[in-house]
Amino acid sequence: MTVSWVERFPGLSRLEVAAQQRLAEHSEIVSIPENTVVFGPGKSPENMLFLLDGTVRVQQVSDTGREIVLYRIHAGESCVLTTACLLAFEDYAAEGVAETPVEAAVVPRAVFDDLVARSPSFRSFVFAAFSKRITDLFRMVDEVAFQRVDVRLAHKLLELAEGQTSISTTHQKLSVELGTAREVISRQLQEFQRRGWIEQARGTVTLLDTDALAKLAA
Amino acid sequence: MTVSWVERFPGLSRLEVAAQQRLAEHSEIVSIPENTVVFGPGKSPENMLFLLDGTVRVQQVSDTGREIVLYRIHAGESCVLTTACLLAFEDYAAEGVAETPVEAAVVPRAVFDDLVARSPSFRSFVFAAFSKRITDLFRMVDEVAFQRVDVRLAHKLLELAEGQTSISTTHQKLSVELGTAREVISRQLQEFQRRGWIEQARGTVTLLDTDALAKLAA
DNA sequence: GAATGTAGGTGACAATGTCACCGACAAACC
DNA sequence: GGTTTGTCGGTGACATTGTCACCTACATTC
Repeated sequence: MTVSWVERFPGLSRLEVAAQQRLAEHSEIVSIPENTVVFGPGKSPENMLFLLDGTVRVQQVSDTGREIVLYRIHAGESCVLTTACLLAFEDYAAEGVAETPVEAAVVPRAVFDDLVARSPSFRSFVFAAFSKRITDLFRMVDEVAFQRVDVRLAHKLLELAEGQTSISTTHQKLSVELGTAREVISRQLQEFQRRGWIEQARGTVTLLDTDALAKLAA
Repeated sequence: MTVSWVERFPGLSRLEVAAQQRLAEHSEIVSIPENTVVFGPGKSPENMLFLLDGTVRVQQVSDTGREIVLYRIHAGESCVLTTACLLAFEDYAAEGVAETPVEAAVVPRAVFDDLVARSPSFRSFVFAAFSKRITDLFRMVDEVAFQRVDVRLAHKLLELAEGQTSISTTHQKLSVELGTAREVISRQLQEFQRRGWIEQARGTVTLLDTDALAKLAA
């Protein structure tokens, strides 16, 4: 086995050589098909995942039946914290779903713990990941509590478009992104359309005036 | 110096003796007066705090001017994560305020890092703290996004009462607890009063029917 | 007693959430 | 072909929550 995925992994490439080898030797690459539930109620894995390709969406289902997307784990990031949390506090109602086909390196818990002990740079990788997640969640609370829906929707549309002009999604999915109701999204999109900022078709939204959307989002 | 605060600290009492000594030797006890800003924009400390007595309230000020209490750090817990986060991502608008007079042990960052490396039980203390915080924030997002204000207010009143029947607080402060507006709290409290569940006076709320409040909160 | 600041009340209105429907479209099936 | 079924999106009525502008009451200070 060559030094493998570890040296191509953004946060780990500057790791001590010994730690890199240990990771490479004690990990296994897995392929996960789209829409697989990676973790969730009743499915807390004993291992840590490092995403090599694809994205995992972490969302929460409220007991009222409504859902909200909390964040996404992208290639180059790790599920460590989420899995660690859900291991520690069993009863929790958040789940991770592979949003695309996913390639990931599986690292056993013991190896993970050992690396935290031995490698300062692995430690800072892990703590940085935790910190980023916590500040993201702070931001999330702020948005949900204080931001207007139209502003958040404009922001989300630009984010999902990723520079393209067309987005394949449904009103229902957008409502879960923002943790609101489908009807609210439908009305907001109608308003955006009325203003000539977007165009709609069944299952797609086309951005016509990204500047206007960006201005509203700011 | 005796083995000091460390063995009285819930999460650390089972620590290896060497680690306990190291903590005790390289820490310093400080007293912080009520209402001091412990950390916040423009005040990110280089050290980790372990709370021996008192509570620190962590809250966020939105750019809309509204505020929300994110969580509290109680005696026996540590500020590690929050400070770590705010160190890593400078620009953030959360702050920690001593809600009561606070006694805390100050541990330098380097000692902290060293202990994470050397002591397995210190590691699990730290990771458990991170995990609890993240699951709490998940819960927070859920509440803010999906729970009704009356339910959340009933819950908060019972929480703040701590078994007593009288709470010293203002409508303004309660609104910051829930991240809503003062007027909303005023109206809800009036409704609770109309139903005979509480009684109000300037600066205090008295719980008359905790069962009814608990039933609503559930 | 007057001035000041804080606590709380009120009504009108805007924004958002909820509910109960509806029709349009697309895939699957007969 | 026609029918059924499920998803997608639209709509109006209404409840809840947020915003704004203003008010009164109380306590402190001068």
